[in-house]
Amino acid sequence: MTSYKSKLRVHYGYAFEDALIDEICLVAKHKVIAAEQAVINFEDTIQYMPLLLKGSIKVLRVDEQGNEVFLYYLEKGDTCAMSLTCCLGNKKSEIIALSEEESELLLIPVKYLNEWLCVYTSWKNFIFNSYNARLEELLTVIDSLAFMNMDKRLLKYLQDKSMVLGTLELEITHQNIAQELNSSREVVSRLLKKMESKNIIKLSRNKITILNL
DNA sequence: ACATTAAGTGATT
DNA sequence: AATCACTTAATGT
Repeated sequence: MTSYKSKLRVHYGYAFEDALIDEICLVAKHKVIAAEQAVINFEDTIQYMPLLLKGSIKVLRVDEQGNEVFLYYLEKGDTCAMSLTCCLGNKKSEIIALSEEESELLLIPVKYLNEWLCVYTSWKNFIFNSYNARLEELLTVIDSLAFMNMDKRLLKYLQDKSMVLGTLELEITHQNIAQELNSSREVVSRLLKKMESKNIIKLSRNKITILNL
């Protein structure tokens, strides 16, 4: 039997009934993504809906000038709400997605999305909940953008990253962070410095160590 | 020792 | 908070 079926059970079993899990295994493509790979590029046409089995995917909003804003992480048990809108509307992707670590996912061809909505209640609930969770998440992003709460955004960024990668040692430059938050290096450096003086983090070159969040 | 790149800082808008 | 101009520190060759 398929090797990923058990993983599917572990991470999605709470949501999906057995029959659905069986069906997913029949039609899904299994894919392993190396660290630091683009999973979805801007204006890609999405033909599959992903279910994450292992690792994490970072989702960013970008514009034509290459400005980007970090939106959220996808983790095991998640799916991408963006892919749903894209798939159902047959639109091009408004976001980009990157793997930060080696990740594993199942790709479900678009055509099943609709079918399953009618057949499986658990699927309908899952989709609905995913949408909901993502929308909530985006609202908090909007809040912090609207009120220019860089300090809170930065804190959340570090928390998320540490959580998702399962480490307190983040290897990243201030410049990089600034890019993802669409801010400037100096601002990020200054805020980090403040956090360091409060013993929240420890700074070193190319590295931020988290002490107490 | 030197060049390169990351990070720190003050002033200005 | 962003930008500029400049300094200082860390790291690779």
